[in-house]
Amino acid sequence: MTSITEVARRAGVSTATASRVVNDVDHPVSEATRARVLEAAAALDYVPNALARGLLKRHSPVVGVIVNDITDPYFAEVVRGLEDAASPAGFLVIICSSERDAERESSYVRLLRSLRAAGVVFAGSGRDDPAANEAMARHLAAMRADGAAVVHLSPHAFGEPEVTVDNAGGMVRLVAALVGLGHRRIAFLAGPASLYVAQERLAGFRAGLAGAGVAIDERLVVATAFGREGGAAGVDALLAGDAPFTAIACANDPIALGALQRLAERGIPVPDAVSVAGFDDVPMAALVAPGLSTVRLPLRDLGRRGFAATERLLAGETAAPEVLPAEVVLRASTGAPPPDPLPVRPGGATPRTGGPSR
Amino acid sequence: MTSITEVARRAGVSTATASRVVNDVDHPVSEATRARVLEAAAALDYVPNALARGLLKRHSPVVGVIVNDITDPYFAEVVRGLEDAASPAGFLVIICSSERDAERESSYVRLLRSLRAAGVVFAGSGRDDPAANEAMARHLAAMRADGAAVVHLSPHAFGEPEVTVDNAGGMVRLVAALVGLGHRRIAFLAGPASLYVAQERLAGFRAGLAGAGVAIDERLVVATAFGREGGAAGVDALLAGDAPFTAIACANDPIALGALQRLAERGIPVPDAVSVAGFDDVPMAALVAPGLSTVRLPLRDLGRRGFAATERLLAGETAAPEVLPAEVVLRASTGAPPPDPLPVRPGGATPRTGGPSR
DNA sequence: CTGAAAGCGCTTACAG
DNA sequence: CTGAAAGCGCTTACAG
Repeated sequence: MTSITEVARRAGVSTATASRVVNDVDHPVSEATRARVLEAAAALDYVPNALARGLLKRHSPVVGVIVNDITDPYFAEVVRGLEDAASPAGFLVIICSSERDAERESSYVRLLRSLRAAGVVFAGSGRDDPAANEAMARHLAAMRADGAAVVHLSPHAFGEPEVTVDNAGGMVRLVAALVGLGHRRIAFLAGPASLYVAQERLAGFRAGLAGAGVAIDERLVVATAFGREGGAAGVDALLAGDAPFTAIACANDPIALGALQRLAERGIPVPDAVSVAGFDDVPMAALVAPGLSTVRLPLRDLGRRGFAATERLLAGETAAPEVLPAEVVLRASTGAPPPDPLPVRPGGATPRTGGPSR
Repeated sequence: MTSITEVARRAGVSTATASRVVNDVDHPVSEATRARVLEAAAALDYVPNALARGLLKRHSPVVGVIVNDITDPYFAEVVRGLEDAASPAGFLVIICSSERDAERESSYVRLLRSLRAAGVVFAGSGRDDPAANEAMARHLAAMRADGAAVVHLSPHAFGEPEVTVDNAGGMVRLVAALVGLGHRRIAFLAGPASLYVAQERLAGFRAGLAGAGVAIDERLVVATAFGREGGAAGVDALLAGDAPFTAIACANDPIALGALQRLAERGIPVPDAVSVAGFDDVPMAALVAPGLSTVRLPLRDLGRRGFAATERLLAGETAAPEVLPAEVVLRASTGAPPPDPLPVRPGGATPRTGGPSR
């Protein structure tokens, strides 16, 4: 690779002048000199060394993004938005699939620090895990002290996220839509209790029910994994329980997709016997049959704004928290409640309505 | 951030010694000295500066991966495999969604060169585009000359890919499976003719038919876009044509998914009226109804081996081309041919079999 | 308008 | 076993 020294020599100027020209810096350079340098750079296929530049500037033109798993469409969308904003600004995006594992997350952040990344964006939710959070806090403090940007796109252990989506509000409106269809006994497959985003969505579920004046039956709130297997297990649990329900709201789309699949396996028609709704609006939601009712999140925009927040932080500005809207999308998986709620008892009767205190 | 100078000072040694210890280099260091350096590094939260190191070594510990679009599940899988292999080796993965645009691709590769990436992996197929290929060839020659690795995971303009999947063979076996079900009039939604991977799959389609002794009807081979919209348009074209068919093979899963959707919209039952098969086995293929018959590609493994090839190239070894197997997966979207092939004419009759020369 | 020189943080031949 | 010093490729105050 040719260096600026060679460009300077070919143009017959100092490296200082060559540097000023190729970086288009605000410093007077005669037109003739400028032209000679540009000609030399082009002739030598000069590509500046970002490593040398970064060594001086303390940062490299890259931002890392920590996701659970890049094959999860939720994160792929966010990363794409981030990339679309970063690349015109000359920043490259480093993908870090942590599987929500504290070790992996920490090892990625260390690698990012070592590369002197200009920023790190946490796309996914934090967990209620004091030990892991404390270790991460040290890393992040060091990055910030060094002038790097730290951006969160989901709720996490320390303060407000710089940019996020309206998880609670979206869930409130989804519950309102189900109540509007006539549902009163709505189950909730809640995801993992330790994940902050799941907590927000559960809070939205409770608030939605309260707002509609519907009492909550705690037996219908079941903690699950955050994937399809969680939805299948959740359906099994609800069906094995004795609390009646006519609809299932889920903390995210994979859970809902798993629920749909298990209901189909058990021969329970959706939405005739039970309505199902998800959250996120991943591409698959529109393609399954019946189409999944869900809450659409502006994920690509979330990524774009995440990079904008990174740039603001880098410029020393303070980023006011942004909350992006979440919109209910009704498809074929939701409808009016059936005359008899699930679960069906062996005798054919459905269990009586009743609270956990009964 | 603390530098090695500070670590050395705290340990009371030279930076040379400190460097040898923290890098665990093969050079004798007394145990006592080693312990002091390690203690100092830990106390100061020392994270080596990969920029400074890279400046010396000519490369940074990153590899770029050029994909069409990271939100496409095909590429997300490959990238995940690449990442899983790269990260234990201390390499970070930079994601570059080029949208198969020569400008974007070139601008990403320039950024990668500027960062002195140790390697660039082209995950997607090359195009038959002489101008773009020539410009890219210059970039890649420069990278190789500088000792960086260049790896292709799909057919491209210059020579064999270092690692790839058996596109033609997989398609041959898929066609054989359709013929085994009784199909003789098989349509092919071929993707874009300029994309090398589409060319390979089309070649496999022809070879599969020839191998089964079935004559090809060129009217049934239709060029399409590589996404769902291509599948929908392809179905419309076949239905508007006058060549009978009982099955539709597609150059990839998105095309097949689009075909399925359009057939459903037009009230044509699958597989009763027509069988449909895809290629890739993206996660969605198993979840749609009916489940999509397709060809499974070991995409994660492709990514992993792509990184292994990168490491070999970096070590100065020459990577012998690898071709990974492709396996037919039959689901519910394929079955026996119907008594009357599509398309149905207004009068209810199907057009007669006949070649384009008629 | 132009350039000489210092210095970012590291590694490594070389000397001892 | 240890260290002094050069040099990777850049940018930028400083001097002219």
